[in-house]
Amino acid sequence: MEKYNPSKIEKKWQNFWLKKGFYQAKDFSKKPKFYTLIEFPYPSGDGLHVGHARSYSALDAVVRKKRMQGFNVLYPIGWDAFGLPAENYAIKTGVHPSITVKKNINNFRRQMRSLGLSFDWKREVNTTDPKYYKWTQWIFLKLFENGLAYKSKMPINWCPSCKIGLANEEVVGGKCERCGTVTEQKEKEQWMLKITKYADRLIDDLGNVDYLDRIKTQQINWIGKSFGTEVDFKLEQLDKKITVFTTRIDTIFGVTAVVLAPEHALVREVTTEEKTAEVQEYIKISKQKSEFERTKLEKEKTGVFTGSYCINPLNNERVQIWVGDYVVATYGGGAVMMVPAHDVRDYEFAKRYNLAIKEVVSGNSDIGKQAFVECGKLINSGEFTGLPSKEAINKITQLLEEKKLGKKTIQYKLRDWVFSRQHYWGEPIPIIYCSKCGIVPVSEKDLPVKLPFVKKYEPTGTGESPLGAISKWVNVKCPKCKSPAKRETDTMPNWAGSSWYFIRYIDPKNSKNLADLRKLKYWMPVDWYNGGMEHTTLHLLYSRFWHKFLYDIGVVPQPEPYAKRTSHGIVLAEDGRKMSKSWGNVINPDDVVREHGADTLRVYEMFMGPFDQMIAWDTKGMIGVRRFLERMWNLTLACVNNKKSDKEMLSAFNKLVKKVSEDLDSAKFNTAIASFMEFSNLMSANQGKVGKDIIEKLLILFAPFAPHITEELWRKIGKKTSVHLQKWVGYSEELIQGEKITLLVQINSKLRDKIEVVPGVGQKEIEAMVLGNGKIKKWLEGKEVKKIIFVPNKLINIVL
RNA sequence: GCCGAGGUGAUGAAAUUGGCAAACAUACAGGUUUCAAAAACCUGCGAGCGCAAGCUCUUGAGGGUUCAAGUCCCUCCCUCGGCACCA
Repeated sequence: MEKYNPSKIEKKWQNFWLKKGFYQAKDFSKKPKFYTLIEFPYPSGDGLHVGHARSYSALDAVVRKKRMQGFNVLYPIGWDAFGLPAENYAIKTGVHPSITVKKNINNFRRQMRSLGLSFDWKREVNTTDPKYYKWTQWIFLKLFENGLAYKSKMPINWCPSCKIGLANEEVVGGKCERCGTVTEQKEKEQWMLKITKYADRLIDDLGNVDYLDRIKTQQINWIGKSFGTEVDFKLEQLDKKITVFTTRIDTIFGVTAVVLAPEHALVREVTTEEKTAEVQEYIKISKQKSEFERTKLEKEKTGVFTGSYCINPLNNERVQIWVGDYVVATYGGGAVMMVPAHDVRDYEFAKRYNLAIKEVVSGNSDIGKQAFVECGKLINSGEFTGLPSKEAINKITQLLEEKKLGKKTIQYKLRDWVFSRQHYWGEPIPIIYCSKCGIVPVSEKDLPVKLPFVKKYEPTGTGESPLGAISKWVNVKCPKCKSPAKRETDTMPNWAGSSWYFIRYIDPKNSKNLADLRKLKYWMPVDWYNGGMEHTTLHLLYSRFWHKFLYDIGVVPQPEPYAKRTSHGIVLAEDGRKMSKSWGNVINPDDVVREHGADTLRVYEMFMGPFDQMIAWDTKGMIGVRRFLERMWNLTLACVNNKKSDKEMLSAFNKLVKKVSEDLDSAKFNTAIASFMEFSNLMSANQGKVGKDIIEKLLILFAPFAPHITEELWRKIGKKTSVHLQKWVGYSEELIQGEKITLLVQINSKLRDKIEVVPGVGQKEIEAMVLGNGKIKKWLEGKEVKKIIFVPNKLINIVL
């Protein structure tokens, strides 16, 4: 008998499938559509990671089954190819990023094909292709047109030694990733996108999609919506006020100070003359602290008294005004009312500076020792004394609103999206600065604004993007008045191209639109999107935001892009660490394919553990899968000449069909594979009892997981058309049940015996069988039967 | 600190959602085959007692609900992921 030899068969079938175009999705097909999306990779020089292979093959199994079930499947692939590694490589070697990227893409494509992934290669997209990023820029213009893109001074991470702005990912532990210098914050005018305008809808619409719960909660926490009250504290000396935000207005009688962030606009004005030097020194020091230090020093709350006072609007007490850098400048107006008795941070601050601690909510803790932060009954609170916190919050807010001293309000942790990067290898932001007309958008007909090809990619040293040095490209005429003007030299962040790529797959060649609306109506939304947990709060949120915006301007037909989102766990190296070249522990899928074949790699990656769980590679475990495939090969060829399968095997097989079908739909790939193994063990013990009927169906059932070996065997048993074009296998509940079931017999909930019965027997009959049974009798002797629990077709429990 | 996910054999893990704990796989041990090795195949494999039939114990710790708990409830410990002075 011929032996299983993956290297001999895999390439052959891959070429065959590609040539026949088996996996191309058809627009407007009458079949129901099923759009499955995996996160398109950044084509790094390291090639495909086994982690990519894991999620791609698992979803590949899902879509292969869907096709067999009669769905018109779209399973596309593309390249998220803008990014720093290519730019850094270009700085080092002078090789243009587009050349590096092209080379890497070719390698990725070869690797993916060698795994037999059933992507629709006709729909490939590449974010660095001007025909693609033309539309990324177009979306930016629309955002600008609709007031959702604006310029603002924002700090960037600055390496004083490299003289370059750094992305957050390039700052490791407060230091520049390349040279180790401590980074600084530098203010720079940057483009911002108003994602905060969509905060509510981004939360609310989570109710209409099927995402894993932890993905939903992570997004909700990230957006961080909280309900509270804004209160005005009038200044004692000036005719101005400080507005603070609080979620606990019920504690306002306990205010002993108001604390401003160092960046707060009123700091200068409220500082008295004799305090000016001290306050300015404090602000200077806190500015010098990098973001990193600020969070490291979390526990140390410092501040300085400004010398002036404001008035508590409820009890007209004089309240000291302080400056403290524990107050977040960008949240709630950058000012807080300090209630030491009922806030942990304020408590610490008050202790440090000997400020009064006034208890206004009674609770079970000792205010002398720590703050009481829960709700309770109000005390020492004038007319509100005695009210429970919740009620007091409403009443006090109402009063403030009547007196026009405050109002109910909502705050979010979510900030607007900093959209500028000072790098070369990204989409140019399509904006022109004219000294007369100001900010002028590039007109749509002039898109794309192409990246200029240059010889040098070094940063300019001024904090501007390398594009700033290319005067030929920078200097243009104003589209409005034709006078000399300059291009925006910042580029877009990596997240731009990936925020809408799933739309482009639907109509990748369209030169008039992002995508044709009719096609979008057919294909959207994505039915199943799988990706990494690390993208939950950035990519996933950004792309939902863009999609909602595109929906609002009528470009896409639905408000939510993804109907379902799951996530896969990272694949670690055998030593339990992350795979990394420097550790020397990287598993290269090419090596695995060469040695054991793509099917072994695919099946092993599905079998290794629960799909959503982080898991370490185990070469030994993979060899077990190789052995299993060989067993399947041998058993198929051994059994196919048997005429008929026996009933017991048919029942087991029907069970398998049910299990595999359900597990695929719920991403339980590991148990699906385990069931195949179990069945193969059963087959091997009952070789004479498995016939051609089962073998044929088994190959179809297994085809989504191991497409090559099943295709080869399918032909070997004499079939003329591909196994992947067969109809999915159904199962019958009746056959599953079989003729006999095992019923458990328990005495006092302890298993004492098992009996074989026909399905559906009643309690009386079982009781008769059991109570007379010799095995059981000895347990009953001298005891009284108190109760009998009977679960049909499952167990009988006799309680003594 | 807060939010989320977990804690089951030597190891990766199963457990129809309250009904046989440890499926499947790896590792290990013994055997068949072989001049030998590898491969393949067979047997065993949570712990304890026992010649055996069998019995008892066992899912991070402790308590509870139930005829029945890995699964539900309470208290606590530990690991991982996210957020982190957001008032």
